Amino acid sequence: MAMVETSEAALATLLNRGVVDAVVRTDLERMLQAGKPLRIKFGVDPSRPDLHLGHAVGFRKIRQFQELGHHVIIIIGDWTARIGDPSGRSDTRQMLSAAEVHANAQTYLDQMGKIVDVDKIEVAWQTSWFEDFTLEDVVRLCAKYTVNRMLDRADFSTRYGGGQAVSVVEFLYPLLQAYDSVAIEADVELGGTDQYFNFQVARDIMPAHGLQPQQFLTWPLLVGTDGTRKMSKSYDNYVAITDEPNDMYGKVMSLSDEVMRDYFETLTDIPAPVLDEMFGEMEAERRNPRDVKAHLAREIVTQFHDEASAHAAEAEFVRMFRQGALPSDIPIIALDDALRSANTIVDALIAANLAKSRSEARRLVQQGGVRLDNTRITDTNTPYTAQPGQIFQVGKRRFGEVSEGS
RNA sequence: GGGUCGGUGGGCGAGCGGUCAAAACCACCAGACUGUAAAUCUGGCGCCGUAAUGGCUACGGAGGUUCGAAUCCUCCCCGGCCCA
Repeated sequence: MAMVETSEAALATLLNRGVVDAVVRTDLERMLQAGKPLRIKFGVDPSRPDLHLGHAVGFRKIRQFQELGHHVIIIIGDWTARIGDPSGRSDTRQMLSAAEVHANAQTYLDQMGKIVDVDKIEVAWQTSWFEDFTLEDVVRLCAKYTVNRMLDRADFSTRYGGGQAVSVVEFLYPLLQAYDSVAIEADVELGGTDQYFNFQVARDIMPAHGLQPQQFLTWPLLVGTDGTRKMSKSYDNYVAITDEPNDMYGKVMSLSDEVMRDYFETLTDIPAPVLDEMFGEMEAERRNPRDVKAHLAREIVTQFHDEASAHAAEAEFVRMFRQGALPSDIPIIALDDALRSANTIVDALIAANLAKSRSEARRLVQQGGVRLDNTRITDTNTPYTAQPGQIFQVGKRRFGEVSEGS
């Protein structure tokens, strides 16, 4: 049996840093101190495999459990993914084919592998216990829970009270998810704070199956780069786990200052006292917030890539945005027939794919956003002759160098 | 099945016969500034095009009324709510 770490310091970090709730805290503590590997459950939704830093917050917590020697079991929600979204959004989900779910799950694990040791993880497919579920099983499961309890969930009660539809299926979802805990005999479940209710349902149901109720731990939902809404692909305020170093660095730099601290706490291992000092200096205006953010950006890029890439990304960022210099790596614009036949700057922007329509190209030029060989062009009728080596700049971030190559 | 309210630009949502390519807000793009791709400020944000108060296509779909429709009428499709 593997060794399990039980030191006070390690447990304190585990239970406090980047944690919203630990339920039931004292029980969980006792179990962690007992020195036996616990069965840690983490459910994965395989319908959306595009992961961002918000997910990474959870992965880091999962890794902490791994490092202490606990056994992590990932449940691929391949079955519940099909019965619809529980959170009341009306758009019904598309049914995914088994192959799609499989592919998504693999992508998910690959990305997760940047943080968690996936080799040590047990992967459990929900279908393996739900495919043989009978109507009788479903009814029995439902019998263990009450509508009253379901309505405890804020989302349900507000909608119900406000005369809005609450589908019966939505009641089923937490029950099925709770049953997962029964199926794998979870000791502890981990997830975002939005999962609180579902985890609680599992606690309620487990004793009826002869199990101890699971404990659980929730982490905060990371705020996105806009500084207000939670990080999500649909708000386009996310930093993807798979983003390239330069992109990742830049996106972190575009964070609102107010959320920096949250990022440090949930996405880095920098000890709290060090953070306190850093932010103290910043508030006393002895330290530039920009540099604090740069530190954060370096930390994050290092985690998902490596230290060298982080430094390179930083150097690049300084060049481009602080010094206004050209990037070191400029995309190539093919010197093709379309570009050759361009007679004005507007034609050229279209041919070079730097503008979607002539109207847009015009706008960019008129607003002073276009430079050719570092000379600003403001007249839309400026004649243009294609030549290799020309450098286009559109806005602050889009560049292109004309080249004979394919 | 009956009733009722609605379907408008990337989002939300105003407009309810001409002055509407369509308010406001958000998102997005550009410029200025800066401590950064932050904040703030300015401009832009259907397409084609200009010296332009120019042209074209658009307000769920198809027809119609009108000199003129996102706005009125008919039918159809889709959604919310209420009653059965």
